[in-house]
Amino acid sequence: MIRNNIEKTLKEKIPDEMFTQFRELAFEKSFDKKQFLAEAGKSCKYQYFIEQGSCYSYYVNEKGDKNAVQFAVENYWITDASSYFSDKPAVFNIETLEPTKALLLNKQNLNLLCNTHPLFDRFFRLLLQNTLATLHYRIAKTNSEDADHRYREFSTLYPHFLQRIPQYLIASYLGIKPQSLSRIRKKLQ
Amino acid sequence: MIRNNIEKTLKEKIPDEMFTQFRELAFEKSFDKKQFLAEAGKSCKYQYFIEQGSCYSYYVNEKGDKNAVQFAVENYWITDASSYFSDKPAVFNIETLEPTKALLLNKQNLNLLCNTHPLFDRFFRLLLQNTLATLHYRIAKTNSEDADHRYREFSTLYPHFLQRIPQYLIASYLGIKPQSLSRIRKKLQ
DNA sequence: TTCCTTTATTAACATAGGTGAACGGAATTC
DNA sequence: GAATTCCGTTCACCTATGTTAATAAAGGAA
Repeated sequence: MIRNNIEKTLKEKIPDEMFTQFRELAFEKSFDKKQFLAEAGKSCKYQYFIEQGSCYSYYVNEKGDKNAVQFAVENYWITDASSYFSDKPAVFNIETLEPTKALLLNKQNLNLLCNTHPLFDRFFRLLLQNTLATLHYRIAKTNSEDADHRYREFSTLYPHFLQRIPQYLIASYLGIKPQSLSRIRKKLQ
Repeated sequence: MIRNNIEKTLKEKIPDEMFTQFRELAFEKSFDKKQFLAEAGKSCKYQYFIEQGSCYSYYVNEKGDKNAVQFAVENYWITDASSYFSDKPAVFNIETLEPTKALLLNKQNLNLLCNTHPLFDRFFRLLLQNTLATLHYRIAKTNSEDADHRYREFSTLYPHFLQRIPQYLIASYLGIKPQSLSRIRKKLQ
């Protein structure tokens, strides 16, 4: 699965030994439901590739509201970027929604991979670039479209999330309250 | 100025010849007010470092509303990431707000720099990572705080923008209408 | 099973922010 | 420098979304 993810992002096949090296440096770990992969205030040491299960990152503001920032199911990467890359305390929590199996890549091993294989370097750069493009677009949409529009776009872009992610989290991802999402969904059918 | 920007991001001094190489590969260009550095639908060939003046990137939705995504004044980098990095048509326009002087770096020269100097590689990776962290945080805030709070945070984080960027653009950056920003500003004094 | 907690829905009411219009002052254009 | 367009402000009114509360269904724990 991870091999497929790398090759799809790179748009080319990778040699077997390159893949073997990856598997030696990325550890597999299992988590129960509601376990934390990262906690705000603490250091987030890993970049996670989800093999099974699902999780989400969220921000808790001063008022104590949880705000979903990203969802990750099978074949998604997730981390707290500012903590992982810059060794600052994490801004977000990352919490599993189900029992989850993930590959953990720490920064030292990331560097090892990037230094041995230009293709790894390119892969992780692409990951960053793709995420960046997605976020820019999401900001623009969040600021310019109403909740109804945003929900419909979300449903088209991520139909697989609709099945697995609780609605109150989708609502917070969209920047609205669960009651408002209910209202919108009712109007749509 | 650009040298300072690179060293500040890297948190270390760079050798003279490295800087010389950069200046040979990044072209300086001047723009009038209201000129486009990138246009939605077209390819965005450059990453721009603003030496003088200011510009902003914005998204135009189906209704024709302009939505400011990023501002850039002196010492800021700006580009349409998905177009520049992945050779897709640009999603955003980038337009000058004043007569502007910028350094233009195309992708070929970016690669040249990164391949000759690991420090350049690191610098541009850091740029990406920092932008990513900022955007994640901005999404979380946009979704969880009201306009008043967002405006006050914007004023604290970017006081220099308040002087130079027209209010109707700041409003659209914050996801509200100019009238609402006026209302908020009035309430604040 | 039974109990308890979490999630989704609905409704009545409250409010932040949108809309359209009008006005004055800058800034641009000719 | 007169004419015109653009920008910021204000106002009255409107609408989308928030709030509070009640209910029911679903899911976990014992």
